[in-house]
Amino acid sequence: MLDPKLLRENPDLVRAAIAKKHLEVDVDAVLALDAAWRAQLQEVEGLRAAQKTANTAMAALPKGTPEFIVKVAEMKAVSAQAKEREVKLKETEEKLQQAMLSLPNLPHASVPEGRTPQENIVASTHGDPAKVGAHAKPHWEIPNFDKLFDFARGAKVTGAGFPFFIGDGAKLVRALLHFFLEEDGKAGYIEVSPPIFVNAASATATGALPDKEGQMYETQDRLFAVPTAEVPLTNFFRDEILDEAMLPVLRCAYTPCFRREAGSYGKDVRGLNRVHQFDKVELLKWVHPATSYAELDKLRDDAERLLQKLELPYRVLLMCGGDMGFAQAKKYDLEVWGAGQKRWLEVSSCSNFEAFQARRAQIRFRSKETGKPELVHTLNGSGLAVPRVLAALLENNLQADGRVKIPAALVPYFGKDYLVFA
RNA sequence: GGAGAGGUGGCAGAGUGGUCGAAUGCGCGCGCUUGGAAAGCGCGUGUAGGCGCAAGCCUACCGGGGGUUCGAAUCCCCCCCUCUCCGCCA
Repeated sequence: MLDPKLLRENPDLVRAAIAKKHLEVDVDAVLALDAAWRAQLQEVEGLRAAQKTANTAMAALPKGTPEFIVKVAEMKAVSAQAKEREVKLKETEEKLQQAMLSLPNLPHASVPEGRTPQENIVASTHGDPAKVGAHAKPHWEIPNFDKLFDFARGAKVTGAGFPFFIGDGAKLVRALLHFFLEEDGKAGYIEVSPPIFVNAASATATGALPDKEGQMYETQDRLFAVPTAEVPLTNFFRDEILDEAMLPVLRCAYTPCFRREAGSYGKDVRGLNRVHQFDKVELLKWVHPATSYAELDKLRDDAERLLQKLELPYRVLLMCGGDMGFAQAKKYDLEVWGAGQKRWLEVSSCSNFEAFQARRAQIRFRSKETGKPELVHTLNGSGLAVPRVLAALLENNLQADGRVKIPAALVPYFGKDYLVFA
């Protein structure tokens, strides 16, 4: 959510932001609602002030005196009016709240103009796609692929997109997660194992609700299976005021992630490219506003280092205004090269939300300078998501004999040099 | 899941339906005192919103939501959470 004062005082900034993100939002309608809300608020507060004054006077009066009885009658009318106006005020307030939630975060000045994924800027490329995967195939075409990654039985037991990981397949998932968590720990992130269901309030605070309601799995008591650890992690400090000295707070969490992905289809859903349940380690930062862009660069570097250590070619995209998402102020995507599919696969998305999430979740710190609470900036990124990293490893490192070479950094976690499809 | 007890400011803890945004204590900040410190004394110490150039004024908030009432921290209803006991359980 945006600062209501910013909207009031600088609506053109908001209009420019909406244009840069290529969204359609009627800013004037929001402004009109805000004006109406303020007028109604003043009216209600005036009535309440009158009530309070009268109540104080009545408290000093002996009950039952004619004077008292007259006052009661008089205040009955005021009370009725106040209640009626209050109902209207609440209605307006709710509409205003909804309208405010429809306003996207302001993209940072360094975010490139553009509407489509093609207009994202390739900020850097690491490793040479041409030099890997001499024997590459799309991972789902690797002989005996289904011995380690059993989609058919997963579909039988649960449904499409819920594969079984077996033998070296399961072991490689576990090795990757362990590797990610250890490396993230070395980079300063405290490991957290959060609940993997969240309530509606938490889902709302990060923006998963209401916009993505249909994309989450929901239980009978309105808990949501987390689509990412970002949700429970960000909510950890919801409605809290932190010590400035605590900042920055760095945390990482492994969770399975659940996404319904209703309506998705086509080639990008083949194999491990898109599944309904997958494992991911998420990186989270709560930082002082003055440092958030430096922290974003570091966060991205932390995620990149994992790919470097796995010796996977990847590129970094700086997302353009139209492709970066509603809540982000700036976002980088990390894409790993899948030599078999001959395409880039997104494995991490590193974003600075500035105060957008923090305002919605009311996460603040007490400023040493002013002594007053201020909103923190929140950032997050994957570090990393398993299935596509796995896909790239399988494709890029496939040997002529059908085995998959395990990168040196992962060998201590995997326990051997090659994965075997048997 | 069943029975009971409880949720009040940073913490502890009071609060006959009417100057209660809330006593008191602790903590914290500033000042006095001191060679310095402690003790002591004095003053101050929540959050959010609206109005105002500002000083400031106003409103809301006692787990959450509704209700009764001229007036609710206080009475009624629903929900959530914590604790104790019982049941069930990896």
